[in-house]
Amino acid sequence: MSKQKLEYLEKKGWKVGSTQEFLGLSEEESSYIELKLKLSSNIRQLRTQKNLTQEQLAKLLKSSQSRVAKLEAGDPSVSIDLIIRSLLAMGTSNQDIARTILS
Amino acid sequence: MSKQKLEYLEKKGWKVGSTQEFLGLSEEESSYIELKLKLSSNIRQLRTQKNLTQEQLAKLLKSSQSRVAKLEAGDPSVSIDLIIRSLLAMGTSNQDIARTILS
DNA sequence: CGAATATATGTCACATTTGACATATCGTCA
DNA sequence: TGACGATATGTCAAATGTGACATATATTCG
Repeated sequence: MSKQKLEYLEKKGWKVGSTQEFLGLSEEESSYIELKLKLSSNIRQLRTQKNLTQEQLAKLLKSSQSRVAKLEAGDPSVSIDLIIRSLLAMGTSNQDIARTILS
Repeated sequence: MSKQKLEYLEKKGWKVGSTQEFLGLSEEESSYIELKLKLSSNIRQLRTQKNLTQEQLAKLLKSSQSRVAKLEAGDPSVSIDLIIRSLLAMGTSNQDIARTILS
């Protein structure tokens, strides 16, 4: 089972806890994915709250609509770095980020 | 003033608050650097707590001593991704990571 | 002091991430 | 239904991150 496949499954709503053993994920890997998904879904939440389209947000981030879509999906091709930079660009504080991770 | 220079200064103990205006940092940039430095110094803290050398930690992370040194220094060439993966590999939980960000 | 061990710094080939583009799919409204 | 705006997916060249190595500098201890 590839990492991409597994991140795909996660994205589709599988609970980490329930798939972890099945997929043979290490504690470390599942924590990493969990973190990424929490942060990326926070991006979508903020964007919709602000009534922005992905296109508009992309402009703000000096990126592209397609990358924003991947950002929000927690796509394997996006780094936590980019997710965090994007959150900060949207006015999120470090405290807010910590809260998201705790959520 | 380059980003590298500024991250260098930060590392050497400059307070973000005091240099921000001087260096012309945006809120976003300084938050990002602050986050990175908090997390990376946490790596050193954990490593020394466990009485590991950088060499030993490098082996655990399947990396090299020099990269561990850069990790701990918050070097501009290391990503938050790598820092977080390293923390997780050392047994840190997402909760612990959130706490570090809040600290 | 000098040897040994640990950490820092510089460099580079290779790997991964990125913005951009094309195109497909979805959702809504007439 | 079909047209339109929004979002998703696939691809790729360029940008950035990575492990590894060499080597410099600290630190510890006799």
